[in-house]
Amino acid sequence: MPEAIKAATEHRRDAQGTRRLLLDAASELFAERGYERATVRDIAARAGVNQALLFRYFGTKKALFGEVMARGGHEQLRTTPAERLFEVALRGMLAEGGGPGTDRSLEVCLRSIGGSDEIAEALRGLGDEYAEVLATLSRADDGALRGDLALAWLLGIGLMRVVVGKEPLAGADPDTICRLVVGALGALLEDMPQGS
Amino acid sequence: MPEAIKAATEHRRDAQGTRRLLLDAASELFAERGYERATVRDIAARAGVNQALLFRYFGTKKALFGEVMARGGHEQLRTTPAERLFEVALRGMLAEGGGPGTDRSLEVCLRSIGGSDEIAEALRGLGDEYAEVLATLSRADDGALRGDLALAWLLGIGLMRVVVGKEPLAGADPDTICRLVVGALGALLEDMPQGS
DNA sequence: CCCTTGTGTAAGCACCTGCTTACATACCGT
DNA sequence: ACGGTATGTAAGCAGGTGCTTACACAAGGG
Repeated sequence: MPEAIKAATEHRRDAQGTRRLLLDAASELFAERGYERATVRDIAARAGVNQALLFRYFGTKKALFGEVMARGGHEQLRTTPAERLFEVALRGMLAEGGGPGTDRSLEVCLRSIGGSDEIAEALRGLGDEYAEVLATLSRADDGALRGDLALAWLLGIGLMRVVVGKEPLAGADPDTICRLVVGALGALLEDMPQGS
Repeated sequence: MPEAIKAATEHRRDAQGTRRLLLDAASELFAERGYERATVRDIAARAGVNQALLFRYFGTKKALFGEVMARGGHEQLRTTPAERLFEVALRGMLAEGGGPGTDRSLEVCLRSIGGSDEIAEALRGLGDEYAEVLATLSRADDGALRGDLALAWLLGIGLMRVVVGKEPLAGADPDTICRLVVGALGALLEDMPQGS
């Protein structure tokens, strides 16, 4: 019986495997509850792992959070052309949940903001990468500011929809939202494609 | 010596006075740290009051939060004409801090989101009132959704600026931000005045 | 004057948090 | 086979949280 199968079916001793279990569980719980309200005990329990291992492999809850944030989000940034990034990210946030493989970094951001200053700093990193790409969509000399404003709208929509659950936004059709937002952003980012 | 003066200058026994001291201190700390990270001990300490009184007068930390949220924010809503509400609220958020009398409800919202589901529900109340007014600025039949989107942008900008501190947004001139945002919103809310 | 009532105070309770330690056990090179 | 090491486990520690309780004291009326 190969190692991989054994590790998946029963509790074998596999450091890399349990590390990944912890990362997956942490990613889910951070997205659902935010940094503060996701306790190390809950994360270890969802991973089906003793909580002491969490500290053996990551040292600190904050370090675990850092690894979670570093793991996700970057593929979307690299694989999406700049002029489509806003719409792709917006639709990803509007989809909510999705499969276990989907990137929930932005959701983690939203729910963890306000937790502590170090967390806000970690989030600024991801924000910088997004805003940098969005900034290229404007030829104005304050393109960076315009990119920040677009990103702010993206986060605000996620905030109202996913975290607050404000109606009618929370129940609105993603296509409708996309059309309205992308249309209004045309005044800000001239190189944003208007066709849905 | 009248009671009011005595209460202000020294520690007299004045239930209404200490109640107000607690409300003021709670408003400040909730705005600075959010709901979870503002502890009842810190609130009582800033008010210069024993923490047991906090529970005598409000019963629960959550109830205190409710009173703080109910107290502020509504004047701005009632005294501002609809077509100016967005810009006034945006400028209020961009001002950051301000005098002790300024309304920091939106800041409290931003920093407390993700704290708990009950908090999110309390915030939805304030959001509903703002969005309802903003919805009147569009003659489209999905005006309510457009109002939500405008409010989302408002909150998103506050999030990036006040909580995350993302540059260049955090250091940008409020007038510039207002001009860019209000201009872009013209496509969404037809009755939004474009002149700054 | 004393006694009730409202106000302020100190101490503590029960619980939860991130994190650590001392120990059991499975794996692997020799 | 066996001993050392990597992996998993249970229990607990120190500190912080919201909240409660038992008590001290001022004020006002009889």
